[in-house]
Amino acid sequence: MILACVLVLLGEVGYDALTYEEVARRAHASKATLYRRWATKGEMVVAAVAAGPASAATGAGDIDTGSIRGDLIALCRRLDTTMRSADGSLSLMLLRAGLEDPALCRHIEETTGPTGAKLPASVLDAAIRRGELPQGAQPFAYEEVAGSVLLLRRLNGLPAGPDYLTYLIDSTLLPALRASAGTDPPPRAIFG
Amino acid sequence: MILACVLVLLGEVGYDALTYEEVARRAHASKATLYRRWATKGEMVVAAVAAGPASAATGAGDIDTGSIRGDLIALCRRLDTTMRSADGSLSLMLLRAGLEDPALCRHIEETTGPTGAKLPASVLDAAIRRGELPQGAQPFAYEEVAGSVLLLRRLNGLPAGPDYLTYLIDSTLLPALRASAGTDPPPRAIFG
Amino acid sequence: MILACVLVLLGEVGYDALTYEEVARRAHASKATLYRRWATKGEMVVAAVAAGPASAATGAGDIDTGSIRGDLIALCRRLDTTMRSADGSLSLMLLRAGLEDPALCRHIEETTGPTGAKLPASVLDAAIRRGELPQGAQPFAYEEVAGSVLLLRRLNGLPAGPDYLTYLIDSTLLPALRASAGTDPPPRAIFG
Amino acid sequence: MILACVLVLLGEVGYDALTYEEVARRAHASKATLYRRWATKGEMVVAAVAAGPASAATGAGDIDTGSIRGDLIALCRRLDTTMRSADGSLSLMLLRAGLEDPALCRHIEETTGPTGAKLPASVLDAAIRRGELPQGAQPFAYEEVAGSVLLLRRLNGLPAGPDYLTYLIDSTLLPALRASAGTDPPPRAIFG
DNA sequence: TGCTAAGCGAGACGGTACGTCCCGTCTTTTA
DNA sequence: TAAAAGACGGGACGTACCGTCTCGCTTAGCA
Repeated sequence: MILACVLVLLGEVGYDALTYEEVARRAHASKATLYRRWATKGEMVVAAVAAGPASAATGAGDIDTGSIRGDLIALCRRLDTTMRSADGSLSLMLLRAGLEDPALCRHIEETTGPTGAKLPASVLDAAIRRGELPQGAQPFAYEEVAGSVLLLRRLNGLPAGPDYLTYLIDSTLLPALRASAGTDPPPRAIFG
Repeated sequence: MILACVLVLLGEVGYDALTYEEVARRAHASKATLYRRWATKGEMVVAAVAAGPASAATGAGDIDTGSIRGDLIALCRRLDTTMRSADGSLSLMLLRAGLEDPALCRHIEETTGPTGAKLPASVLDAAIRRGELPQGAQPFAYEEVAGSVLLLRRLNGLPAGPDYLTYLIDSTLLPALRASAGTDPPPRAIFG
Repeated sequence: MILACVLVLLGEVGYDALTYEEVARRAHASKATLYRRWATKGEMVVAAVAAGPASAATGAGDIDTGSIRGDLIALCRRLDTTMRSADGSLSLMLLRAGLEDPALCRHIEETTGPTGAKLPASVLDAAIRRGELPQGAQPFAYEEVAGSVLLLRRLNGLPAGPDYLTYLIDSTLLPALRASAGTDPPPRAIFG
Repeated sequence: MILACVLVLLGEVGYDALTYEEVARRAHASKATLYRRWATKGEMVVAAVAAGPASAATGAGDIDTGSIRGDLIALCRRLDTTMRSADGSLSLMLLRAGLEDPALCRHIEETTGPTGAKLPASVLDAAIRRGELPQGAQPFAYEEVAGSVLLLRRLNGLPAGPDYLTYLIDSTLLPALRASAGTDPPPRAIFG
C-alpha cells in the first residue's frame, strides 16, 4: 500500500525530506499515479496519516493520585511523553510543516487515545467531590492552556521539567480551574 | 549586503522557498561564499534576522484602559496583530522552520518593541494600585500563557476573536494573575 | 538535436572547454538528460562526431601526376591539408583528448572521403604499370608511416614543408614501397 | 620545492586533474605565488618537468645482437617500454595536453637516456661494418618513423606486438635505412 | 470469448537547486 | 616587504527531485 510507505518514510526522514520520488520507489508505484491521487505532498501525507492505524490507545490507565494537583502533574507528564512519542513527533512534524487540516487534527485526536491533552472527566469529578474544585469547573484552563504551553515549549526546544510544571500548575492552572464556571469557549484544535 | 537580500527574499517567498542560489544571485555573491559563512540555510536566516534593523518599535503607545481586564484585552489584540504582521510572520516562519535559536529570540524580543507579548510594568503596577491584583503579582500567567495560546491558535489556523479572548482572560489569565505571588519560573523564549 | 550542438560547440571552443552546462543551454536540454545518455564528456563527443554528417567527401579528385613520387607528394599535401581542416582538427582534438574509440575512427575513416591517408589503388596500380613499383607492392609504408609521421609533427607543432616531405618520401616511403611485397600488417587506426 | 610537488602530482593524477589549488596546498605555497611565477598550468608543468631530475639513464646497456634486424627489434622494444614507463607516460601526457615546448622536448631527450628513440651510432656503425647498411646510412628512417609510428599506436591504444614490429622493420625501416644516403632532414622533436 | 479502453509501472524529459571544487583576483596577516 | 593564507565572484561539476509527458502492459468491462 502506498500510504503505508508514506508513513514509514515520514518516520524515517521526516516531512521535509520526504519526496514523491522515494515514495514511488518504495511503493513500486509511478510518480504519475501519486500525482493523480494527491496534488501536493501535504495532501499525500495527510491522507497517509489519516489512513494510518488507530495507533492503539497507548496503554495508560486512569489517573487518580488523590489530589487534583497530583493528577495535573501526572497529566502534564503524560502529555509531554505523548509529544515525544512517535505519534506526537509526527503531529509536531505536521504542525511545523504548516499543515492545518481540521480532519487530520480530529483524526489524531480520535485515534491517539489518552494523550494527556484532555482533562478526564473522572479527574475533574474526583476533584469536585473532594472539594478542590467548585461545581461546574471547566477543563478549558487545562486543555487549552497546558496543551499550548507545553507544545510550544517543545517546538521551541525549551525544557518542561518538574519545576516548570509545578510552577505552571500552581500559578496558573489551578487558580484558573478553581475560578472556572463560565461558558464553553471555542473548541481546541491540535492535541485535544 | 548579503543578509539584507536574505531578509528581502524571506519576505518575498518565505523560508521554505528561500534558496542559496537566489540569495547568491541577488547579492551578487558566490554560493561558495554563502556556504563558507553559513553552513545551513537556518544559520543564514538566523544571522539575517539577527542582523536585521531593530524594526522600529511598531508605534503603539502605552496601554491604560482603566481596568486590568481592558488592558489585557488590548494587549492580546496587540499581540495578535503583531503575530499577523511582517515581524510576527517572520517569527512564525522561523518557528515553523524549526529554528530554535535563543539569541535570535532575544533579539526579536528586544528589537520588536511593544509586541503585546510582555505585560508592561505600568499595566501591572496600575492594576495593583487599583487593587485589582495583589501586591507581588507575576506577569508569567500572561506572558507565558497568552503568548503560547495565541501563537498556537495562529499556527493551527484557528480564530482568536473577541469572544475567545474574553473567555481566555476571564477564565484563565485573570484568576492566575490574581493568585500569582510566588517565585519566578524559567524564562520564556519566543515572543516574550 | 543535442549532438549537433555538441559539434558546433566543439568547433567553437574545442574539446577541453566544452561543458555539459553549455551543451544543455544550447540544446535546451537538461543536464540530467545529457548525463543519462552519456556518462562522460568523451562519450558524448564521440557520439556527436559519430552521428555527424558524412562531412561531404571534401572535393578532391583523383591524383595522377604521372609519377609515383609526384603522386606521393600530392597525397602528403592533401593529408596535411586534411589535418588542418575542420574535420582533421576535430580528429586531432579527439586524439589529444585521449579518446580512442575504434568505432569513431572507423566512422571518420569512412566519412571523410579522400583524405590523403589512404594510398588510392589507382595510384598504386599506375605506379606498378609504369614499373616504378613491383607487382604486389603494399600501401602500408605510406598509409601507416606517412600518416603517423605527419600527424605527430602536427601534434608537436613541427612544420612539414616541401623539403621535409620530399626527404620523407625519397628516404623512406619510396624505398619501403619498392621493397614491399609481403603480407598484410595489422590494420591502422586513426586517419587511415 | 614547489616544482617537485608539481611532478609528484603529475604522477598521481595526471595533467588534466592537476590544479593550482592542490599544488599550493602540497607546497604550502600561496596560489598568488604560483600565478606570479607561471601564468598557466602548462608553463608550470613544463617548468617542473624541465627542472626534474635527469631521470637517470634507465639502465639498459648497449645493443648488439649481431644483425641490424635484431638490433632494430631490440630498439623498438626498448622504445615501447620507455613509452609505457613513468617518463614515457609523462611525455605522452604532455603531448596529449598539447604542450609543444621545444626546450622541454630537448630536455626530455637529453635526460631520458637510451630510450630506444635514437638509433645509437654503435648500432649503425656495426651494421655498416657488417655490410648490412651502406656507407653514409642515415638514422632518420628509424628515429623519425619508428618513433612516430609506435607513439601514435600507443596514443591510439593499438598494439605493437612482435608481429607488427617485424613487419614494420622488414617492410619499411630496413629498406629505408638501406636506401638512405642523402642529407639530413629537419630535426625530430619528441622522443628523439 | 474477443476488443477496447482505462489505469498503471516505468522512466525520459526540461528545469532548478543542491553542495563541492577550482578558477584567477584580491586583501589581510604573519614573519 | 614579500610570502602564506585564504576570502571573494564566478561558474562547472555531478546528483536529486520537481511536475509533466509518453510509452507499453495489464486487466477490466462491454460486446
